[in-house]
Amino acid sequence: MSGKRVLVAMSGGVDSSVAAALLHEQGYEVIGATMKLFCHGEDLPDRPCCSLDSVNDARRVCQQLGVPHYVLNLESAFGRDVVQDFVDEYSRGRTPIPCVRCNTFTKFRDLARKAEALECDFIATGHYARAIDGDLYRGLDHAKDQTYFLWGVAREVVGRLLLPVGHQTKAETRAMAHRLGLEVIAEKVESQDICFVPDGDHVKIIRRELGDDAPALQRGPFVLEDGTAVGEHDGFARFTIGQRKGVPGGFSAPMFVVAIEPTTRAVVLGPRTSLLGRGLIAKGVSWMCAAPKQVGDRVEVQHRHRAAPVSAEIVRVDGDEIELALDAPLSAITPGQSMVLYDGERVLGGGFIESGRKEPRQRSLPLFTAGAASS
RNA sequence: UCCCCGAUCGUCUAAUGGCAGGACAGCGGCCUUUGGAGCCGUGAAUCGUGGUUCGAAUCCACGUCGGGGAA
Repeated sequence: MSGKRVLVAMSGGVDSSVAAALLHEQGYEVIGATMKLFCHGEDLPDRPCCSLDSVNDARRVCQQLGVPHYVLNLESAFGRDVVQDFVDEYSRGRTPIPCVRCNTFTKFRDLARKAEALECDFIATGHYARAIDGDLYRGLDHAKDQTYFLWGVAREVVGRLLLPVGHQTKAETRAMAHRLGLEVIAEKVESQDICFVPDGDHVKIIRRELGDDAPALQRGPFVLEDGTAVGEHDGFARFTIGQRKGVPGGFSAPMFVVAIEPTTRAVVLGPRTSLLGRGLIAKGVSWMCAAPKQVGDRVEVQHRHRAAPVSAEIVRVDGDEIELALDAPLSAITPGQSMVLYDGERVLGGGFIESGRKEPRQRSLPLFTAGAASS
């Protein structure tokens, strides 16, 4: 019996419910908290409002465990930190990653403050990741690993983080839900899509926030890399780098979005090979490891969810901006998305991709080059 | 007004008298706590009307539409 108090973020889903139940079973003093982050209002006539179902599911689990349950209203902060950024990024021709901002700001900053107010020793969630001795590691079940979305969590918070389900597989979590008597939520479907976009139509949110006449939603040209116009699109906010869906047909090979130019509203198309890059520049870099990495250090970088990491060398660090030279080319290095740095299983840190480069920049100019000597 | 060239899935195209095929887009599924990608599956066309022929996208006539040319 540890007697330590822990605030568990409970979404009403399987993972966080099992996390709460496990901690309760292990003797922690569990307090459940469900965050109210947004309100769909009349957008979702078939549901009450504001994911009440989730709140009720979480409350039911807490009742079953015999622990207190709070509902925290974080709508305004979430709207500012996540939703507003989401539409701003799209309007700049970039592709936002709201789940990272939600974790960084809402779940592990705002919620962490609530935990302090409630005099909790720990904060817990149902993420598939492992917090060990102040460092964050990939979830044991690599297929469900969620560290890609967690790089922005402050190291100070990682130190008092409990992630019970990160040490097991999803199948084990479901089995455990049954064993713990959480039948209601044991077989709930996986959450997917952006939580605050009800029907997967993110354009609807942009329209609601920016209006119908937002440039990102206006018609614009599809152009090839040489500038040839090949059609029109209904708004560059509908596209992201590497996207194939929605680009015009009629080419001998699949064509992908290789660039978005907000000033001309052009969506640039090119073949698969045009997506490859050997350099990556990121901003807003945050280090999770004890000692930030330096120029010349080697890391592994993951540039999108479920992509295999590639090894790279840090070639430049300017404040919170970093540049990497990649050992192997990455496809579709997309401004706005996350790049996460790893040392094997351990998360070193991450940042928001600013741009990619075709060729890597060298750390320093070599004193002699073979090319100069031979010509 | 005349002459020439052309017209095939949504798009680009293949089949020159013998089962209209492919690519891309679309749609469905799998995958996925962002957006995408990927994988599997699937619907979709011979400009019209006649004629020749055992058989027409293909040859012929007329028409329609598009491009070019002509006092």
